[in-house]
Amino acid sequence: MEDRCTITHQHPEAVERARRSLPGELELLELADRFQALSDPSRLRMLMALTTGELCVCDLASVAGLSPSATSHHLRYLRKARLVRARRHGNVVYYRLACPILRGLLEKARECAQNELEVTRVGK
Amino acid sequence: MEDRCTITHQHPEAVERARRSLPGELELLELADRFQALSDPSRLRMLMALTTGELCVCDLASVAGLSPSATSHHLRYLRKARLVRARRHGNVVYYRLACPILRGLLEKARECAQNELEVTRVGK
DNA sequence: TGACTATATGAGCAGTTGTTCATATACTCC
DNA sequence: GGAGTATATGAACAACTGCTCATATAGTCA
Repeated sequence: MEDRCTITHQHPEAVERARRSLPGELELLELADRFQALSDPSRLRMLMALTTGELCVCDLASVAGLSPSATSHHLRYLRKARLVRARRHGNVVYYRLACPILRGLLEKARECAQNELEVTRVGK
Repeated sequence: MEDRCTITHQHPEAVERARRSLPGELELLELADRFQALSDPSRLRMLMALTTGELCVCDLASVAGLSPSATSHHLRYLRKARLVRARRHGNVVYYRLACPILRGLLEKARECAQNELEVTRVGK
């Protein structure tokens, strides 16, 4: 049994249109990385907490319900994905969202999810 | 060495404010699931392709550069995350975005990523 | 019906993720 | 300097991801 479509392009013009709409490889990987950073409940909690303003690692650990170590690992992840920035003040490191658009993005995602949750509650 | 902040609340009022801003557990998990679905380059390609309109599995496989089997697995994933819906017409199954807000979300994410890519390119 | 096509699904496997524990670093205060 | 605190990092491990291969399902057409 051939595991390949015999007709590679079922709808060639639609495929071509779709292909043109895709971003470049670099932007795509950047996007996937960012979404991956957003895909863990603990990291999501931390980011949403940061939409209310700057917080130190200790605060974030408390909000997310994690150990300082786990929190720090997550923060490194978020730093690498360039979603947060750090600022050291003496002993304490404060984190903030790297980009103001992020707040809007999270807001939009919540809107979308709430919408979907409601639709399924009503019954498709 | 204690792996716990001795002062659990470095900034109690900020922690309290942050905590109040968090969504409920259910919404949070729904959000994380959705972001996870968006966190794979292949799935991202598929979803962005779908912003241009309905496509069948064959088309999506072609756009994403995947085997039909892998494509189908990804689509199941996306269906479970309620990001796409399917419609069968004869032998062929057509997929579309489940929610129009999704298109805006993807647009916003691209905007955010492009912005960041540019900032880092300029230097800062 | 039977041959064929498009799609879906389960098992299995290599690679990745999120956590904990132990330890390192950076800073403050004495 | 040395003790103490906040944060960071590396190793290790169980759980999960995304792929392929084999097979199942659902439809078409003769």
